[in-house]
Amino acid sequence: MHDRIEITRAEDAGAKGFEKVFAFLRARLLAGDLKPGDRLLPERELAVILGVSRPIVREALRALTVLGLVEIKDRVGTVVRRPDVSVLNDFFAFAIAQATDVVDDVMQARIAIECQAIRLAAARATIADFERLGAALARIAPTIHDPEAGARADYDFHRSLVRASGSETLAVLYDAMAEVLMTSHVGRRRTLDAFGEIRTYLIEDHRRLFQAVVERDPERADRLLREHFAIGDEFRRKAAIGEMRPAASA
Amino acid sequence: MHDRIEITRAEDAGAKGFEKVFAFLRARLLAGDLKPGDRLLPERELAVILGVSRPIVREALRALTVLGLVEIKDRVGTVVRRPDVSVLNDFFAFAIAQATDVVDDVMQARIAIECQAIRLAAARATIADFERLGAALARIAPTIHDPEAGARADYDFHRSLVRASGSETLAVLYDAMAEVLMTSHVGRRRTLDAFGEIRTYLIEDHRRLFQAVVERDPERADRLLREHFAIGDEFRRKAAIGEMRPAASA
DNA sequence: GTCCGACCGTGGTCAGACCAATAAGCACGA
DNA sequence: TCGTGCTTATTGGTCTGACCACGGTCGGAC
Repeated sequence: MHDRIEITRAEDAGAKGFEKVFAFLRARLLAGDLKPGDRLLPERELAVILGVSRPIVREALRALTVLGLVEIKDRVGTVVRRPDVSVLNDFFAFAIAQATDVVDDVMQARIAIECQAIRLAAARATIADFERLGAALARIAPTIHDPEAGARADYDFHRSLVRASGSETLAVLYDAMAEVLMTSHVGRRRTLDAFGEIRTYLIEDHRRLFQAVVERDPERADRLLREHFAIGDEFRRKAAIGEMRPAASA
Repeated sequence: MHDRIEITRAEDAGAKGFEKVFAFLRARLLAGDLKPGDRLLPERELAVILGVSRPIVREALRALTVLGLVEIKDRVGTVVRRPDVSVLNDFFAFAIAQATDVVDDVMQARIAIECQAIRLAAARATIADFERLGAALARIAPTIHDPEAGARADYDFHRSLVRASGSETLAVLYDAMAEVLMTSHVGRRRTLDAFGEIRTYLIEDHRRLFQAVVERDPERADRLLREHFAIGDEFRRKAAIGEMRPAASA
């Protein structure tokens, strides 16, 4: 059952056309009195009320749609939704398409977020968080020779850390980079699988991180995580310059 | 003089209407062969080529516009632009409009980003960075009784830290929260101005941070910055529960 | 009371028209 | 030949009106 939201007065912002409609709807959404699930007036009504043609209303609604703020349902109407983090995924995808050598830089953001998250997790994690982390940890060893599944397992472990932080903002930012991070995880797992020396690193390091969180030691957790990243970087460096020997056949 | 980009073949994605056009343009942008400044074909041509009506093309272009990916110039055409970080500001503004008590959580992201940034700054800052930081530092004392200007000065100092990190990604994320952070800075400066005990904190703490960066000590810089945030939180807590005395009249 | 058909409402899209404004091209005059 | 003025073409901005698809609701008939 939808609540129909009465939009009764056009705001006079000196704008007209698309800008007027977009600003009007944006203001309503920002005012916070439209809640997810609320349905806006039909396009034809909005057009009359705002004194514009229907295609202009549609342009504005489309714009809000790609921002993840509303959803246009065919033959139903336009429904307010929670801000959709996948918008940010697109943003980063586009930014990266236009840049060079950004992946390493995104790693800085990853480090920033995860190190803060693990501090918070050590302070705030719930039993459910520990269970999630434990389950993710258990998936690391069996996937040691499968870069795709292994990347998934790695990502899940780290994402569980962020979740255990209890910080929605950190989670949003982390999820915004999900695709980039997954690509990075796959690449790293491929590199590590090609060289056999580092299985203990992967399994033991993740276990140590888990332990630090469980033992509620934010400083140690942060430090171990930074070391975890630094060791990963070192392996990558060695692989790049040929200091590592390929694994004997598995 | 614009480069006209020939879009010669519609991708068959099984979609139609808006989705078809949006996906097509999105793919072209993601392919990375459209550069900022490039001009897309006129709307009428795109409509013919893609076999849709012009309002549908417009909807798709509008969508790309609000994502900051292109700019529709009246009577000129649609021009590719660099991804615009202000999109993210809107995202956070909307997210906050729909949530309660998010500002404190955004602070976690701020801490994450700045602490990583100051580590990188201590390692990477250039002379120009030091000059920017120094100039921002010099603006803190004279604005001590002016919450608006003071907030600006505070923000500038911290933004300079992020810039000195040399990490574009950290800068993007930080700028995404610029409006939220400015609001937070204003509020903090107002609170601190109402209570006079903390002028030394503001001026001296920022100076210490600057010093740690100049002396290229990432660990100390990180620690001092965390303490800086913790002290700010403590002042806020005391103000909230009435433990601080209002300042004698200035 | 149940089922079926018709109608209404809503978004999705199309076609065609008009407007505004700038830039480019052409013609004419000095 | 060059400069100026006028006209035309181009492009986005918007409007109007029409049609389509389809789901939901209501009313009527059995």
